[in-house]
Amino acid sequence: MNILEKIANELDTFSKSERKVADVILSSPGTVIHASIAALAKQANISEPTVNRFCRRLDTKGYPDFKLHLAQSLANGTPYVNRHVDENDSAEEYTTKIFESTMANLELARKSLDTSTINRSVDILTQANKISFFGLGASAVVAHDALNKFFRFNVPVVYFDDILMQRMSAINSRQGDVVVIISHTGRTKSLVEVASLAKENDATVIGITTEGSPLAKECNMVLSIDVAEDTDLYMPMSSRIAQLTLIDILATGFTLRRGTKFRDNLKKVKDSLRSSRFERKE
Amino acid sequence: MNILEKIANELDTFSKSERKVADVILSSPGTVIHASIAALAKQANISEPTVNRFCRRLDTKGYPDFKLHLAQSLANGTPYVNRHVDENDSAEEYTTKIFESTMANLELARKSLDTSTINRSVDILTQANKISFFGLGASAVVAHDALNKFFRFNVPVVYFDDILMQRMSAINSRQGDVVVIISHTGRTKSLVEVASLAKENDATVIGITTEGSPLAKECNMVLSIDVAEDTDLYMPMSSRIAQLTLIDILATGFTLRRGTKFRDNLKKVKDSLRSSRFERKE
DNA sequence: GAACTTTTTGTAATTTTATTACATAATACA
DNA sequence: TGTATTATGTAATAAAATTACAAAAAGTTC
Repeated sequence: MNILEKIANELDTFSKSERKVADVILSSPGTVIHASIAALAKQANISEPTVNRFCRRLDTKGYPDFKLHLAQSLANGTPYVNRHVDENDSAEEYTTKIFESTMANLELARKSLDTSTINRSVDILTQANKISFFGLGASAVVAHDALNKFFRFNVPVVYFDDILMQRMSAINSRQGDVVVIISHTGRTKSLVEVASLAKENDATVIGITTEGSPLAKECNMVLSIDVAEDTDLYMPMSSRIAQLTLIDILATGFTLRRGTKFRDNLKKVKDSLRSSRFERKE
Repeated sequence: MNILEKIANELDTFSKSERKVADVILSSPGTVIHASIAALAKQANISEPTVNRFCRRLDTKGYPDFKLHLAQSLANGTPYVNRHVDENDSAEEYTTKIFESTMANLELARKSLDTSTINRSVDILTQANKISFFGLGASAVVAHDALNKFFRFNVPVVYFDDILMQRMSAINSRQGDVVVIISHTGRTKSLVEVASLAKENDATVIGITTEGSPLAKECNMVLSIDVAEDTDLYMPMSSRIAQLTLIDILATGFTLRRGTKFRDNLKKVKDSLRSSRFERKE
């Protein structure tokens, strides 16, 4: 992967002249990235085409491409990876690990999301007479957040994290209503039932859940997020962050779809909160 | 430092044509590092010298040097840049932008968090007789999430998103109780009052808020998160994700501090949920 | 709103840089 | 030692980037 390591590894497979180039590069890679092929050739006391051939041997397209790889190696990139928190981690260590895992999972979630489904979901939401967000446990938090976001849009919106209320609400739904059900696993019985009830009563059911799950089967539309759930501590962490980001996306799509005039309304909502706050002095 | 961030920051200082180049680069930096100046110019619909001038404006020696910087930025772990959603963005575009902004802000949040304060907060939480989480609006979601997490620890924990309940709870607090108040701005009057009340009644008050805010001044300990809040749509998005990640961190720190035996308890809680779910067939 | 200045942008020429094609040298092997 | 193979360099060519200059656009001033 890292081209500097690669050079070091393959040092003995190089020819005499290639070896000279390798030595120069390894001894001061920082200089090389700013040098032209001529300069490097001169420093290694070999010809320019030899440098070029050296680059190709390392699976790069040529000298400029090689420099690019070198620059990346030098940047000592530590990409975000899902690292599990360890028993003996210090506060600094687990903080870093959790942040990095969260970011790695967001990256995964982004890749797994289908934008055309998002687009259609936004379509449906903008045309809804009433929007309901249901979730339980950790997913209740996501539903709660969705309420906060959509509430500002001046659209009839409700949120329930109580099984009975969810059921009653689902039974009372009608054509034109949209029910968004959030469940990471998609295997929570009561939520699957709620989805089924809502559908029977002609509501459009959007599931934020895992593809192919029992819940997904009951939904008209499924927004599936694949994340490697960190089950170490028996708490769903990353899936919830990804779901919240998805809510942001849906809310954003909603406002964009509703156009400029609509966004003035958001400003009004925001302004109305002003009196409850201490003024910022600046 | 990071040239991608630099471009994103200086976006409004660019001229019309330079802006075009910037947009192309930001939308697919990975492609640009393999493109010639001619290819990039063509893609941005501007002339080659304009690209060159653009590179120089960013304090690079020219286009190849710019590509080097870009390559390093990309390798540096964070290709994520805070980009604002635009009026005419497609679903794909705003999805990408929101994910990337979220990730960029998590990165920022991580840098701004002080691990020694986290460590002390975990100390305080593990020793608490009772933990209360208070928030309003978007921050209520975070408090709600905190409840979900800490509830599993078999510790007396409450959460209120209602001003009156928060006040009453604060007044009834006593030595050994910990009150965690969440507010991005730290300028919500009622929450500042609640903090003050809790402190008067000998509770330890931890604020998840902005440093130096009115709320921060009332707290015994402040966990401050600096994020560039995306106020485009008048909804706090990134701060909330960062706060939730902080809750994850506190909860993780909590379990680690409590030791192995304690974690068995978490498993019990998890197992107790099993009967409410459809079994996974695999 | 016309005349001027400043800034921005593009065209074409030039220079720099990298690559190719070919020739020569070195090495390996029978 | 002669031949095949590989390695390397020279010179030509191609590609890429930069410069110099001119035209266009945007601001300013009266």
